[in-house]
Amino acid sequence: MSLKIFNTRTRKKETFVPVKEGAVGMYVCGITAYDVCHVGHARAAVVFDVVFRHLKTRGYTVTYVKNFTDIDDKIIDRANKEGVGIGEIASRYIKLHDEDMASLNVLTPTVTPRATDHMADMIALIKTLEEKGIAYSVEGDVFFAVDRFPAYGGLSGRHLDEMMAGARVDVNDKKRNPLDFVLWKKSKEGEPFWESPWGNGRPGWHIECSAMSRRYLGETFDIHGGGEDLIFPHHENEIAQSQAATGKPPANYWVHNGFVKINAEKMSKSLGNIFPIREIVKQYHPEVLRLFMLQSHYRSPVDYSEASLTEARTALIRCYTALQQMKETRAMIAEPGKEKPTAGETQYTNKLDELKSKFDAALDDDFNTAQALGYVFDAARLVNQITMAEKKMPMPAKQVILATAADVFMHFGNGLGVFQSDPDVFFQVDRDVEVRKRGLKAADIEAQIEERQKAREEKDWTRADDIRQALALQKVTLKDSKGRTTWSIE
RNA sequence: GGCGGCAUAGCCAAGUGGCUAAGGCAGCGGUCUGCAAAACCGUUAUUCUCCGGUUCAAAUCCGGAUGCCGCCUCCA
Repeated sequence: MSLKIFNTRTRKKETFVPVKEGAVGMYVCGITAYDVCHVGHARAAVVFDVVFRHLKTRGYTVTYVKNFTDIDDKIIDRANKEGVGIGEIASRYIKLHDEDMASLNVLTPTVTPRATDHMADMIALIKTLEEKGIAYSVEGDVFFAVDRFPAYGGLSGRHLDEMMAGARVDVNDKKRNPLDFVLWKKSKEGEPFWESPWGNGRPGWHIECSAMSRRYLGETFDIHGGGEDLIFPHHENEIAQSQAATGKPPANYWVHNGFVKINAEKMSKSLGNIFPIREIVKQYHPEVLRLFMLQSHYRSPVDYSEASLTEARTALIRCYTALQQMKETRAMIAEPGKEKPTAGETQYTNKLDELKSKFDAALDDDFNTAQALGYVFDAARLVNQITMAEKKMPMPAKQVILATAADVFMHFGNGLGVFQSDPDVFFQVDRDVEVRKRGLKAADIEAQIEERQKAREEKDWTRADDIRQALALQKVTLKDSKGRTTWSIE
């Protein structure tokens, strides 16, 4: 089974063939560090995290580069507003970004370069373009001449003349063509600047990625990713810059993730519907957000809402319930596994192995996490059957099967970046979050449970049920098992 | 105006030419339980927005209609 990736450039699923056998170079556009990351950033991060994880699962040595834009108008604005330097703003939001990513089980990329550390690379690249007559400078600004690059528009499927008709382009007298874009921007009074052959200024946004990807991954690498909004102009311009300079396309596969909408509306500052990651994870266990996004294909839009997060939470609880059952059942079994599995056992282990293969095949097919999750839920059901329903199964046999199941779930979890928590810890965190969200007091709840327990021991079922009903009104659900009562929030 | 995408059950969502149209949530019936919860079993789309066409065969390909969405301006 070979890996297939949908390539934005060709708009087709293609069989993945890396430039260098066994290795993959991947570049993903990271954030501009001027504010906290929101749910949209979370999606892009999770999507490419899954790509990163799956490529590793498939045995590739992956060099994953995700940059930070730490010089930009928005950063300067913010720095001016707060009266601090741009370095302080960038460092602050990069730190918060890293925390948010860690909370979502997003693996740290191999290299996380900052634009301001690569000024020399950018200036050199612009110089090359200027020498080739593709870039031109006007009074300290340097522009890329789009009509000098015939392939311009190849990624986004646009033609220069058609774009002119749309005419929503930047008005700038210095440009020869309104679609020309800035490579180097002359600094205004009081703005941070770097020295260059064109005078003091700062790099344009697009050139950063061309310079950094080339620095770490070479002239042509395998995968370039980002949000779908970056297709035009950002990635189009990156291709133009890199290819005009080197004569080679910078990347072979262009991968773009779909957007997160909020209650069917576009997320935007004006609508006031921006959800920071750090706010969401106060309301839901971080893996809930992750599972929510993984349930849809990465190229489809997803609609963020309370209801969909709640659904994802219930689904995640389903998985963790199976994992907890598995853990407890295995802990009960002292005997070591039998050496020769019987036919009854191989029936289960074969099924588990099959689900594992199907899971990998789903991810091989353009990272189809939704389909892969289908197999995860099938496996969860199977685990529940083994731990609960198959009571007659001899313990050593269960031991063998559940060991296999544990391995399979470990594989699922590593591939998708979920199930990274111990089940007991997961339920504790989930309950803490819910209790806080609803303004409940754990101690009060536990006192009532204790009172109910006494009633139950006296077989005063009416009293016990009254207490349970009172708790149910507060969305507290009780679960009576041997010797103890546990509780959770509905 | 240009470019592109989407439309599958009550809701979310896979599936892109041929086995019974995944899975999750919600619902209903049952098993288990003092009763519950969870879990398990069964059940919920003769059909994939509509109309034509291609084909032995279409949710899947082609044409058209309708509706929704994104990009073209900073944006994951």
